[in-house]
Amino acid sequence: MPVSQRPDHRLVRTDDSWLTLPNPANVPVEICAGPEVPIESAAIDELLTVLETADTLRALARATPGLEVEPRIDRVVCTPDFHKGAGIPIGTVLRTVGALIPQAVGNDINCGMWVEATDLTVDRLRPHLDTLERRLRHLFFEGGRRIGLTATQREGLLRDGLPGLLAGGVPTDADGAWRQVRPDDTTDLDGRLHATGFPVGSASGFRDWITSGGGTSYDSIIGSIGGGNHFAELQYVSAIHDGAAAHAWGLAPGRVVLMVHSGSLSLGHQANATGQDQARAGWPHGVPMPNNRILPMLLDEAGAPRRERYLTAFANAANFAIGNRFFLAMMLRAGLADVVGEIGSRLVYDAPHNLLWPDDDGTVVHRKGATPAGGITDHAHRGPELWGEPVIVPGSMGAPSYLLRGLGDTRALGSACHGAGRRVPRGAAARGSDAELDDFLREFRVVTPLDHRDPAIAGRRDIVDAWRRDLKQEAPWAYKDVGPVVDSLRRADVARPVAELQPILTVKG
DNA sequence: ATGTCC
Repeated sequence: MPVSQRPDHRLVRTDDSWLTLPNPANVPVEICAGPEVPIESAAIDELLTVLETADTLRALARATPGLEVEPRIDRVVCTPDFHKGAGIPIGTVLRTVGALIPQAVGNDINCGMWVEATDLTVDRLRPHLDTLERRLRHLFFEGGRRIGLTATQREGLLRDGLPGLLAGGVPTDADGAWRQVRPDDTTDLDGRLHATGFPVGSASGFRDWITSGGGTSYDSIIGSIGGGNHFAELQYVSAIHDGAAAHAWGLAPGRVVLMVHSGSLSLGHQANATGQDQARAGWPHGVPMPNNRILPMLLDEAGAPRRERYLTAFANAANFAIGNRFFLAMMLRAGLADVVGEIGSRLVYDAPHNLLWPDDDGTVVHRKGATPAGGITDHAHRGPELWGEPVIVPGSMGAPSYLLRGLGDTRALGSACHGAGRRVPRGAAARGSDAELDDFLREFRVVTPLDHRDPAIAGRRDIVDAWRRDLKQEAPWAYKDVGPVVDSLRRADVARPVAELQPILTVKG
């Protein structure tokens, strides 16, 4: 069993909601998790490795004269879905002073959750699910996928997000499916990355993204979901825990909700690679590269041009992700409209969970697999945030998702979890039982690019086996129970549950 | 997380 149910002996429980991790670097590290949430030992190992970056920052500072502030890792918070990732655990919030760490955002820059509340009821939709399934397979995988962008649309999107894209005209494909775009769809959404707030580096720059190597260039198309745990899903409101907030967000029992989990596809990876290349190129002579291979960048004057290169690529990838999530939600909406007629819908929130949040006080909050959970006073000028920042916690495939309202808890660095958290590593999950997967697929609608019931496909054992391996990695049993995870947030006063959402149909990339 | 095609 890869997950220990016993508390890791290196962790010290402070109360019912929090653990601390004493460490040689003396960085304050706290983990928000109730006693019933399993904590992966490998994730603690990884976190201790990350803390060696505190030494890296000291070595960089010694080699860089004239710094105004002492660069350091100020504080680390882990969310209840915390688990081992690539270099830095997923579910890590890391606040720095005088430095930024590209890897603490992760590869999939501005991966996030889109939630939209419709005025359609699940009862009205149920009789049409077979038709809808066929329609969505067409929209996502046969027709609408890979909607080409003109050079103007592409540059507009990368520079300025959704408004930039639409300024270049609405993208169309042979289906003409994107008739669904309406200007008022974006009313509650900035649709672009906020100015980064760094002295240099802006959200409106544009990197030359021309990709080489013959692979698909995702900067010139829109409408792909991506792989792994990414999805586009139809759900319905199955329970309300906070009537006033739910009402304000347009959620009522039985209402259909659109949820999208997607990121910046290959763009984020390229931007992160740019960050690491720039950090390496600007590395001071005489400072050894760290063993943990985490390369921070100091926020000094001399590093400005290199930082700007990273932040421009970062902003382009982030803007792409927002525009792509908008399109994926629109494709769901278009499918619904095709089977039940026009429906009304309203954005609840677009919540990023892999991003940088610089502050005026010189600190930079890095979230990797953690979502902001600001309180009412933080953003009271915006509609949904009058009730606290919406926190979207997707369940694993087939499991319910939660909507919560953030309380702006400072101990948690205003952060909540972005899912239930993986329990079984990908490799082990892929080796799981076929029968269990088949049982699951019989009772749950999953739309994938491959229709395994198609007789032409069903005979191809190699193809179907590969498809099964991918799906098993995202099966419910590969993830922690979302209930105790969400309950940890509630008990810690990080966020309060507003509504529960039950899946109806999931589209997987 | 990323990619891919039957």
